[in-house]
This record gives sequence, structure tokens and C-alpha cells, in this order.
Amino acid sequence: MKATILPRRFYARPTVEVARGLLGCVLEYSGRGGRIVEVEAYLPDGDEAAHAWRGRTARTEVLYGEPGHAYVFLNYGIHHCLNVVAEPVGTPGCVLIRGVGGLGDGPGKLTRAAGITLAENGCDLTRGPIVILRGEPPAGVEQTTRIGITRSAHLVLRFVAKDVE
DNA sequence: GTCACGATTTGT
DNA sequence: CAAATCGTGACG
Repeated sequence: MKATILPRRFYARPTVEVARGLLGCVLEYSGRGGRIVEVEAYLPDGDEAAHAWRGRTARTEVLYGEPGHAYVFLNYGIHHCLNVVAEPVGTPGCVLIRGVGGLGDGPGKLTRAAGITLAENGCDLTRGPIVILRGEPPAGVEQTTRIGITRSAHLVLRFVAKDVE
């Protein structure tokens, strides 16, 4: 079956819907890739854990831009984290990719395994070099609170693909 | 310009 | 539980 790149309109929706929709899809970069199995949503409003909470700055500029682009940042000075920009232009919603089958678990380990760095920040996911392909929806989706954050930790915005045999 | 902090991972 | 390590945002 032919690989189909997710269309721009897929990302121009509410952050939570994009997050759920990404589960089961395939992330591909530099010949490596795998099925997305774990993500977290960072809302444009009322979410103190989101980088956009502090307002529009040079770093978060891409979040306010066109949806379907990659938002990569270095955190703890050691690990890179890959996000997908959601919501229409002007609304800073994003989805953190936490787990990809074949690349490992954890935001930092994924980017390291795929070779993604700050150089890939802002790249168009519908044109590459990083692309996301349509995939089989997971058998089920588990929803829990997000991991590793200190602000707005009570929000239930983590989605995990639950595959049943 | 300077200072404190973080959406993580790894080792003690 | 604590360290590693650096870009970003707040403040002057």
C-alpha cells in the first residue's frame, strides 16, 4: 500500500484531536521511522505547561505559524523534543511525540535515535525531511495525565496507543 | 549582561 | 533521589 502523507488540513484542528489522530501514524526521517504510539497535547489556552503560555517569542514563533510543521527544542541542555504544530495559523497548539515504535520510548531518546536536532526545527511535515504518513488507527487509546511537567500537571492530555492482540 | 529554570535520561 | 548541561525568558 502506498504511503500517504497527512494533509495540511489534518493539523489545522483542535490540538487534542490532532494528538489522537497521530496515534498509529508513521513518523519518517532520514530513512528511519516508525509508528507513533505515545503523544501529549499542549493547549493554546489555559495550559501553563505549554511554552506558548509565556506569550509569543522568537522560540515559540513556529507554534503560531502554519500547522503541520515541526517544533523542536532542546531541553535540560541534553535532549531534543519533537512536537507537531496544530491549530490554524495564529493559535499556538502543539503535540509532543513521546513514543515511536522502532525508535524507542521517551521524547529525548526518539530524537536521538532519529537524529533530529534543532536544525530540524520549523520543517514542513508535509514536505520533509521529516514527514508523517497516514497509518492504521490503534485498537484503543488510553488517556492519562502528562509526564515530567510541574505546571498544569493535573490536565489529562497524554494519549497512548493501546494495541490488543 | 547575568541568573534561574526545564515537556529528560541515566546513574547512585 | 541527584546530576548533567545549555537555550530561553525575566530582569536591569
